[in-house]
Amino acid sequence: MDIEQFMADDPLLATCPGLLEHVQYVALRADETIVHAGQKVRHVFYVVSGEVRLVRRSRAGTEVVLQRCRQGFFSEASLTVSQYHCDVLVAEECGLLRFQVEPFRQALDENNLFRNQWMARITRELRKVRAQCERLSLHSAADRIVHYIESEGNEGVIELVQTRKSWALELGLTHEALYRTLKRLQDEGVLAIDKSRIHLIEMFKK
Amino acid sequence: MDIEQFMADDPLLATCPGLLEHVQYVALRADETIVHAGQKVRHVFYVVSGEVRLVRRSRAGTEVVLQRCRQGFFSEASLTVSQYHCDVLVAEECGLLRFQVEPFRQALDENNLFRNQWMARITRELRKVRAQCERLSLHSAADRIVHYIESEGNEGVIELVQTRKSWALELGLTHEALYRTLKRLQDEGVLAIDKSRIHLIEMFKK
DNA sequence: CGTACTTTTGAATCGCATCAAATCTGGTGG
DNA sequence: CCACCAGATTTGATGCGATTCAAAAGTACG
Repeated sequence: MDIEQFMADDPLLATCPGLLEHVQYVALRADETIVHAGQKVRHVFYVVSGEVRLVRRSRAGTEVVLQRCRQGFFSEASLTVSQYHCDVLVAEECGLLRFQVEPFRQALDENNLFRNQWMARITRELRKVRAQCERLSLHSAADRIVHYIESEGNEGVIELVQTRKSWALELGLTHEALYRTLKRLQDEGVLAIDKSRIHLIEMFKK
Repeated sequence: MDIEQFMADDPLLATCPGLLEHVQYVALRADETIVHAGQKVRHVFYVVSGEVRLVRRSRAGTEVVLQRCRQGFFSEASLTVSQYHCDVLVAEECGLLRFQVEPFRQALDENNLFRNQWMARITRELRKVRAQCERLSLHSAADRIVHYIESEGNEGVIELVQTRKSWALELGLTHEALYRTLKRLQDEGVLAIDKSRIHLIEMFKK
């Protein structure tokens, strides 16, 4: 893992090369725990590969997933608090960048460019996640697919950069339901599908 | 609407009284359009009452909701871009605070306290919305209810500050499904319900 | 060339949405 | 104080669509 190269390629991290001195690459195996709820915040993390999950466990033994993350920063809120609020564990063997929190906070305070990039990134993320919430509130598979193309695509065209199986997961559907609905919409002339390129035809008002 | 009092009561807005000179209260009726996609960003908005919706319309005539907002800031991303990216319309007669964007940006740049509060608020919002996404990905009504109590409540107890009907909406369920599932969980001894106070008993591991 | 994973199809089941309607509730005005 | 109304709450019946389980076919990769 060439951290220097990686940071140079990321528009946010590139604005603060000084952080290079306060970051490590760590490789973790499935089921390892990265942070425990209640621990003092020492690092902020960036997922390079694999998957981590933020989970809250109750004394009653139930466990709820608060976030799954496969790429980018997670737990951004740890920058503004002193303790972690949930456990983070490795769902799938992963590689992380681990930044020391104090230099990171200091960089946000002092480096205007870095800070603006950071704020732009989290507000963009917020917009995206809110759209996903609205999408998941739709009850039918077809509606979610159309919503996805309208909100994530350009001019009714989406280029999928993931497998359909993982897309199904993102849509809150089983992969079977997604496959079947895609086929139906294609048969009905609502979608034109060419490999990973999906075109929304839909010429009728709701 | 006593804007001054309102801002003094909000921990974020209270840190920047100077904004008082650049904010107006506006009352709008249902179906009015607040901003159009493509317009230059002139204001950031804060919902005091009612409901607004951010929607994206396609030329094909479909319309998807990107965000519903009943309280607080929406479209925070407009601070970091020059044009609005979607339409915003009034879903339910509402009252808004309308801040001029430039003084707002300037305050974020220059007022450290205000900026830190702002970042804390959007990261908190991000955490909350992500948890809601995970919740909406759950397929059963019971799972969503338990997830809600675990993630939004304290120690397995939640005090609802909304009607069950609107809670159902938030959970992505019909109100009928919510009522029925609450009753069933109560009968099964999983929940103890006293008015708006709901206690999660659940003493078994999944 | 074999293995792991995705894609695809089938059949059965179940839970939620939907439509309908009755009851309860808080708030308003007479 | 009561009549009334809008909205929330609750219960019932029905149907659809997504899940679930199962299995086959296709694909990528070492």
